[in-house]
Amino acid sequence: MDERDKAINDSLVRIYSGIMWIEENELSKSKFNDLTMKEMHAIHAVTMYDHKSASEVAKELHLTPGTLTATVDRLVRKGYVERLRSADDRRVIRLGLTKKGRVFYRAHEAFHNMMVNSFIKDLDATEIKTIEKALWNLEQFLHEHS
Amino acid sequence: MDERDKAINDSLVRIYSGIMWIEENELSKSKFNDLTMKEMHAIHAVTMYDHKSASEVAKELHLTPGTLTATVDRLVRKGYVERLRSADDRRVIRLGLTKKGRVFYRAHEAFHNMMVNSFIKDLDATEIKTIEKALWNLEQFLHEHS
DNA sequence: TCGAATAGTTCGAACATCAAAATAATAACA
DNA sequence: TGTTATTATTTTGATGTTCGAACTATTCGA
Repeated sequence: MDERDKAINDSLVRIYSGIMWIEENELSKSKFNDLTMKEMHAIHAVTMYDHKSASEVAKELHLTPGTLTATVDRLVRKGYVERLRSADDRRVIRLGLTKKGRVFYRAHEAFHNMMVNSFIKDLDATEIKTIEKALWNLEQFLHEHS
Repeated sequence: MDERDKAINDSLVRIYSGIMWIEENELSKSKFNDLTMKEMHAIHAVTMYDHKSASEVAKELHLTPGTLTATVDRLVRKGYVERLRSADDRRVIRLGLTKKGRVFYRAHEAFHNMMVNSFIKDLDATEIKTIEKALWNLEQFLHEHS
């Protein structure tokens, strides 16, 4: 790995941990400061209106069923998520966001918008294409290694 | 946020969680499967030969002193890290990697190399410049918001 | 209809985290 | 120099995070 590659790697590592930290920070300063990062990701996985089953959400988050139960318990207690018993298959629990959950979802979405805008500001169409190519490369790599 | 920005955002989110998952996966399949992601990050922060103090490492990881103590306890027990009492200021604990810790560090580094190579494969010098610009943008954003 | 499969919950153990109190060593200053 | 303040780390108690395995309820298949 030459100097340039090392610099890119270091930048990626800084960005990775920077994003984690800044999201945590924004969260703690907002009115949603009763949420942890993990809970935030869970709310994002539940999505706005899909009413996915508990299993589907667990799979998406790479969590075991038991862990998801515990997470949902907390999010229900805090008022962000609700459990909806499925009518056609009564084993299935479908998950949805409460009004409070949806307010948070949109706030979090807005933050992501800001971040993306910063990421690609000052870039012209050709440059954006390059970014897309690189991101696609990285997604391919992740896909191949899973 | 238009379609294109949304696609980039979604890609970033997928990459973010993809990296987390793939690193966890590689870890569990390797001979270092007694390590968690958090412990892995801690070992990375300790670095190869710097012998940073506990406070410095805690700050880098955004952890409270107490949490770092607990983490180091575990890493010492598992044989990756050692505590070195500082000679000039006996309050200070300096942290270092054991031989086992350094072997892991290099293995993890190699994985990152692979990832970066995938990221920038097929890109010419101009395109790499664009990537560097975008990464710099993102780092600026993170810097401004902290 | 009865056994197998599926969806989710419960339980016990280890890890992760923080805030606040405690301990130990050094620095500051009177 | 001796006392006080500051700094570095550890300890403690509480809550959250995670897994695997055992358990419950429901549906599917033969």
